[in-house]
Amino acid sequence: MESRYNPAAIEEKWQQLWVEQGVDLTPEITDKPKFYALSMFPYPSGNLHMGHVRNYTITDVIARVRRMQGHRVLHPMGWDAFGLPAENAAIDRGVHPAKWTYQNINQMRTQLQRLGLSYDWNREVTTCSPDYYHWTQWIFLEFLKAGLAYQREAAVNWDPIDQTVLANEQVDSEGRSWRSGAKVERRLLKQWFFKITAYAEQLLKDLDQLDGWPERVKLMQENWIGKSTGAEVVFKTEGGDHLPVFTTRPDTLWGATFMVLSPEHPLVEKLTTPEQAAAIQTYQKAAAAKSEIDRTAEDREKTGVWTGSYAINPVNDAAIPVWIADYVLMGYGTGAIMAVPAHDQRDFEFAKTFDLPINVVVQPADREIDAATMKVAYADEGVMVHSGPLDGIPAGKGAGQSVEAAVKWLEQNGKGKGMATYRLRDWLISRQRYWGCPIPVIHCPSCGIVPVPEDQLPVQLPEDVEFSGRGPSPLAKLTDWINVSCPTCGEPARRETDTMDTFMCSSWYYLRYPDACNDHQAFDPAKTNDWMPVDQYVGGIEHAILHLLYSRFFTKVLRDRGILNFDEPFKRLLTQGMVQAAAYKNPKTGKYFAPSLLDLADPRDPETGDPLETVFEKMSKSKYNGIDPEQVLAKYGADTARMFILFKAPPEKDLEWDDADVEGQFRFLNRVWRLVTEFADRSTAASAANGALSKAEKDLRYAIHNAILQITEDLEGDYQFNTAVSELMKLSNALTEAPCKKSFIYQEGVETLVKLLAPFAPHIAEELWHLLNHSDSVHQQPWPQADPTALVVDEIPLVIQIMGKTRGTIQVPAAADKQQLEQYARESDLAQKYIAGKEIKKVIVVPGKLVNFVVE
RNA sequence: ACCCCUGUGACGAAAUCGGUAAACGUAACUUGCUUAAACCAAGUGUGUUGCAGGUUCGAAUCCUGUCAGGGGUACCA
Repeated sequence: MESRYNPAAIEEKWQQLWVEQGVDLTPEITDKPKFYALSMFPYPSGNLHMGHVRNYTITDVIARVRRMQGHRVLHPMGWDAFGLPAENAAIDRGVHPAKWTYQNINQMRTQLQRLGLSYDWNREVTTCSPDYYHWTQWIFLEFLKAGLAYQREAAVNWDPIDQTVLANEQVDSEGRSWRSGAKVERRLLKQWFFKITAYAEQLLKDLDQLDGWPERVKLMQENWIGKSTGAEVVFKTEGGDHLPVFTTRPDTLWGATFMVLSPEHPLVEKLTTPEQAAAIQTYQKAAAAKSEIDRTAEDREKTGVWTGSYAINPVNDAAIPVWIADYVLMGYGTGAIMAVPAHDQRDFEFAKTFDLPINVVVQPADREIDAATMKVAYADEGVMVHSGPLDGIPAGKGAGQSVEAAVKWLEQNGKGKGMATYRLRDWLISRQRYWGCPIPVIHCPSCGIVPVPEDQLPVQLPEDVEFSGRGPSPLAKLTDWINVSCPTCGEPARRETDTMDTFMCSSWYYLRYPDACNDHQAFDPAKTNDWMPVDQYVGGIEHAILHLLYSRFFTKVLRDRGILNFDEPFKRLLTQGMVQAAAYKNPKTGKYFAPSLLDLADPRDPETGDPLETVFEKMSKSKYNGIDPEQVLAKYGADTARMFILFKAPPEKDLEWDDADVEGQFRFLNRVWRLVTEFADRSTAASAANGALSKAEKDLRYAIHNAILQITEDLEGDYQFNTAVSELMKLSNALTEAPCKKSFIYQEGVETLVKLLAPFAPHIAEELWHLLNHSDSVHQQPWPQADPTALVVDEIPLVIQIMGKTRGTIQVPAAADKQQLEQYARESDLAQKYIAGKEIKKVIVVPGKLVNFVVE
């Protein structure tokens, strides 16, 4: 018999056997409760990194436990395989994106298989494969039919490095592209959009359904959707045009002293007087050149130009000047605002810069505000003044306060209505790149936009293309491919050359797994409705808005198309923390150094000799702190890597890589190995039960069933894998120390340990299970059940407190009631020492826990 | 500026409902095994839970303030 733990020998063996036996395939039996466990699928960059390992290990443990607990489990994997890196590889190295991508997929699949992840590989999906993108195109056409896909010319984010447009979600708060990091520019282009704003309210409201999501992710989505409630008020220009504005403070309408339009507002041209035309046009040009981020950056001086015209305030018929300024955005509200400088800081600054009038309409209780002397806008509570019908009403958004009264007045007088606006913008989904899913649309000079008929899908990506440089998409140059006849009228027409945002492909992949091989449908709704929603989704926090918001949107649209019967795709979400490692940084220069160049006992900058700072940061090439999973697997095996990752930190927290702790887990698995093999080696079988258990047996049995209870609890709810592993260690320690190694209880303990270990370290558990003379798989064993009778104890320690300070414990019968507990406590030597001669004012008894004496 | 999260031994962490703070593991040290070291085994030490108040018989846990680190949003009308 193998006497040493040798992961290299057993891991590969079991991985092969499991594939042969099909133990990880999804069962089709329907009498078991379903459980859909899903990790966010990776982009096939070619190399697995530790973040992936952590993500997939977590999901794998969840899937394995559920299987043992009697669920039919769907646990699939696939590839988010369209995207720019493949195209850049083609440009830089001359490899076709498809070849590069599929090579990477093969490499990464092998790496994943080495981790012992229990995937049903029969359901693998690859978004760049025509079998898959066929249905991405079909979904696009569904959106088109629903009126939720449209083309529009708009000022959009242009990434100058990747040479493509980007959605708002893909630009960070500093105006940089999520992928290339380049500062985005603003360009006026005709682009495809998805009308996600039509679902803003539902996307916001249904966050309430997501009890199993981290609060902070829900909060981030809530902020991103950015609902503001207020009113739409319709102003009129002197020429009689309607000029609606959105405001959250309709109550301050009587204090509006001017209006500001976005430079792109359609009425600007009409409102501009000949004298102002030159100034307005200059300003419009300057604004167009700036990105939205630049325009809205804070602490910029207010700029603007008067159009020369006036508008009529509908509440008092006052004529107020109409300005344009770039701080008003065409994409939000109506692209026009009424300015109330006395009560809005931005308007106040604008009024001060251009010497415009300020009218106070809210007065605070404790002082009097004077328009001439005020230094900042007043936005707090007070009482309405100079506001006609609102005079005397308390200012505020609550019931019976001024905003409510103003909305009521507007509606009664036909001057406006209550309304909500959202910060969320429509999703820009077209990209000027080759390696993406073609948009299945044909542009016909006479019929306009014509969808490619469903029987002609998929529109295949042409393979024979040239990648010359980072110019425009190579598709735009393929005249043979572009020129087609219109499917409706047969006249010459042109294909759409833009491809879809890759987030489109990943917004529905989880719907495909339940029916991944379907070649005549995206999926059979019956199968998808059966498996969905995903019971547990696991992935990185970086998708808190992007992928998770888009997927929720897709789900709701397909539900409204009658294809799906649920509202939300992901019932529970776990966002795992980053994997960090020590990096060595010169605090003066900010430069990082590879550990191989340094003496780690005293790290110094090799150039300057400065002492270096050791910091834990996300693994990256530029910081020289990456740990290659391949090397860890080669040295310790997958089971150790898994155990380390699970034990080192709770799943949502960042995890600091530490080689010493990896060693620690390897040692633990070695201890388990010895413990089990030594037991299996003993030829004398464990003695059977005869009569009552000894004290040692009872104690051991308690330890076994307590471990079952604790680990089972840790795997429910918050997924505390770190404490679950520590419970495994405690059980292992208890078995090592147990004086009753010949008892059948000891055998129960050893077998339970192996079963409890199975989801965490699947290979060693399987090997040990077989060494214990079992011929079936440990992964098909039922999850151990804690026996309540084993957890009953005769005596418990009772804490004695005096004035809330713990003084010690006494042993008391577990069955004692409150009165008896107090009695035991009073009589104990421990308490006597402190309460002798003192008056006891109060006694607090917490059954099963403590007795506290409050004395004089 | 606003919102959110996190501060516990040398380090990672654990502590249902407020009830023995530090389980479990790293690292360090001692001893045994060994020719020696590693491995392995036995053992040892580390604490006013970031800080200041408050509530309570009792606070890591609840409340107020404050400091530090991280994240999100940001002229959104």
